[in-house]
Amino acid sequence: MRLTTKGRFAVTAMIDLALRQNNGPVTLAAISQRQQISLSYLEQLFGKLRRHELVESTRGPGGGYTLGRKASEITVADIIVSVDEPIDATQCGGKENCMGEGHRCMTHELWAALNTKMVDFLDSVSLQSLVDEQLAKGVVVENAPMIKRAISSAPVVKPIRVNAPNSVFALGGIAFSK
Amino acid sequence: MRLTTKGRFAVTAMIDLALRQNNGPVTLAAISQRQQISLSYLEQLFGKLRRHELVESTRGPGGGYTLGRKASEITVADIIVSVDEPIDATQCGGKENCMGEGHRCMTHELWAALNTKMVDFLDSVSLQSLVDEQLAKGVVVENAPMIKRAISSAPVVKPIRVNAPNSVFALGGIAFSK
DNA sequence: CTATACTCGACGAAAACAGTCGGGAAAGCC
DNA sequence: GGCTTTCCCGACTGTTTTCGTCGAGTATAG
Repeated sequence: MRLTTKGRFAVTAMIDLALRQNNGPVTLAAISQRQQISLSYLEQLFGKLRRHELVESTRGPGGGYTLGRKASEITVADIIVSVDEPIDATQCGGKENCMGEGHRCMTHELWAALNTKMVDFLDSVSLQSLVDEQLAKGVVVENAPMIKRAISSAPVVKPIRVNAPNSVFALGGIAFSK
Repeated sequence: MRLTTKGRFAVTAMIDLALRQNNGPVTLAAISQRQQISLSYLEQLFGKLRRHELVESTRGPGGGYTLGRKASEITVADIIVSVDEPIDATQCGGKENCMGEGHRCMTHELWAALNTKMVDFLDSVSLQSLVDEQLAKGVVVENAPMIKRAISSAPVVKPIRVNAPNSVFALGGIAFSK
């Protein structure tokens, strides 16, 4: 289990998707614009997510991606292992007795244990919980067709434009300073 | 917060150190042999750990490293951020309003939140707890008190081939099958 | 038929990672 | 003082990963 910006992108994109998929399939182009991730890179990531059945795709006009199962049944760990692939955490690569005498290296047991803890933790965080967190923070999803406004007594929706139509940022050229 | 083999090496080395430091300072050479991590690489890592005051160094014969504070007061997060350095997790690089309208990008808040969870978790795991775990698993710390030269009866020193051209798993280095 | 959107593979620059090397510098011991 | 041990540090190198581009292709709706 490795944790890099790659996994971050994937988690971010998945949240964006989860936030909006009840409007129907969400296109990568839309996610790309909202989250400032290059389209091609998203394609790579979603290819892996799809092969791990975390998302489903619909082709053609009006198509896009939807979650492969309920957001509450997708964990952060699912997403990260999908895009970061295999990773044999233990350095001795193979199995047992990586140091001569029948006792395997301490590192083996050790990192396996820590790794397990990490995975357990990330596995305890569901996509749904992250979505809820975002909603609680006031992120507004534009043009939700159905209800969702159960809490109309809540403070009036701040007109945050999540996606300014023709906003200024250059689409092609955005390179992150690192 | 990034999680790679680099951090793993650091954590592993710190546990080795914590396990044995009551015999006096522990040399990198010893850690290198026990944990199969290259000496030069350890030097790099411990340079960082020292600058973050997680360890203290003693030069000269009989010298080595000791913990900068009690193992129970060092967390895995401490170690990892020490060696993995800066990492601005948010892709917008700078501060606020990375998207025009005064509201910062969702990614910013989002990953910051997830990141916080991660750090909180890793911060809840103390070096001491990992040490205890190792001891509980029966890891034997050979008590070689002072004498260093007189260990002619010591287990055979394996000829570590740092650079084995053909082997899949180089011993001195770390080779991942991927 | 055409526009939309996913699918796939190859390619490539830049960074990070993993490790090496060689020269120093402090500290203890003879 | 000289010698050894050990940390200290910067520069260097090769591989992998990250991030992204490009182009061709397939399925689908209208």
